[in-house]
Amino acid sequence: MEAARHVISAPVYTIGELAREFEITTRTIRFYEDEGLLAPTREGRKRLYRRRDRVRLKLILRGKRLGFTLGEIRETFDLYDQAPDGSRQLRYYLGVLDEKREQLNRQRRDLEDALAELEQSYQRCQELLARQEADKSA
Amino acid sequence: MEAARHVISAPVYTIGELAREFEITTRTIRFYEDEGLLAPTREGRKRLYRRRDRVRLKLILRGKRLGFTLGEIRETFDLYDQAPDGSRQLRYYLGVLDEKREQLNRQRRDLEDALAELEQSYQRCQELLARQEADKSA
DNA sequence: GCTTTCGTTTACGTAAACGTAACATATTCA
DNA sequence: TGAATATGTTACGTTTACGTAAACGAAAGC
Repeated sequence: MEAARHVISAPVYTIGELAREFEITTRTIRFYEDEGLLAPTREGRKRLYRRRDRVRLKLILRGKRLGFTLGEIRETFDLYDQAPDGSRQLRYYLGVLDEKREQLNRQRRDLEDALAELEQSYQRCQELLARQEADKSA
Repeated sequence: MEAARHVISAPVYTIGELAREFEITTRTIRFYEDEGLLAPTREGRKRLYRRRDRVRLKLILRGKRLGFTLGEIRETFDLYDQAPDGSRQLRYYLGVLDEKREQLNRQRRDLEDALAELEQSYQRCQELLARQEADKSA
């Protein structure tokens, strides 16, 4: 019973299903496999993707939206896959996470600055428009 | 007097100064010019960069950190440079800004998700380390 | 006067992230 | 059963964002 929970990794996807769901090409998915980002099982020659693979694909795409390269994304995967054991490893791991957090925080600051500036020009734009409408009706 | 304010665009930078300040190569700066992202004035053959150019360079680098391509960055510059006049233009402009905001907001969500997950594994990691230290002293 | 230093142009090279083409199986639906 | 559809492999092409090298001019320090 205990074991069965892990054995049942029920939902399985074909490459085409994933491609449609995430609106990417099958070529792209295979490319990610070549790059070591995905490792689907095989049934004969066909690739079978399970929950874990789907999650990974999601993470890849999110990472890309955030501007990370596939190499950087793979590094984080490798990190997660290692499951560090020694306390030396753990400390190293914590350091890497710190750096990653720094990077993400900086990106957040950049993002908020950009959003603030966008709001400003949005407002200016609206005011201009309002003035034009007023002129028109006058 | 009024006019003088605009004439005085005092601080002027050489390409090397900007390169050092932003920790990029002069090659990169010239490349941005080729791509139509910068337009420094010339003194003979030498490029002279002023405040406006410096601001632009800053925006380029921020855009890159956020994962935008140079093409996307140029588009926003072009948008800002146009200074829309007709109300038709203004409406279009507002639409573009809306899309941009949507994109940035989505990116912010992605970013916050990533940060939250990072915090989680950071904590798990710390707990593991604490346990190891406890074992060691036992 | 000579050599760094900074700048210029032109040209070719490269890594990343796929797109596209070509061709071979395999299944499925009418 | 024939055509359409999905999948596979291999290979070459393309765009982006620069790096690198060659070859030169002008100014600055010794």
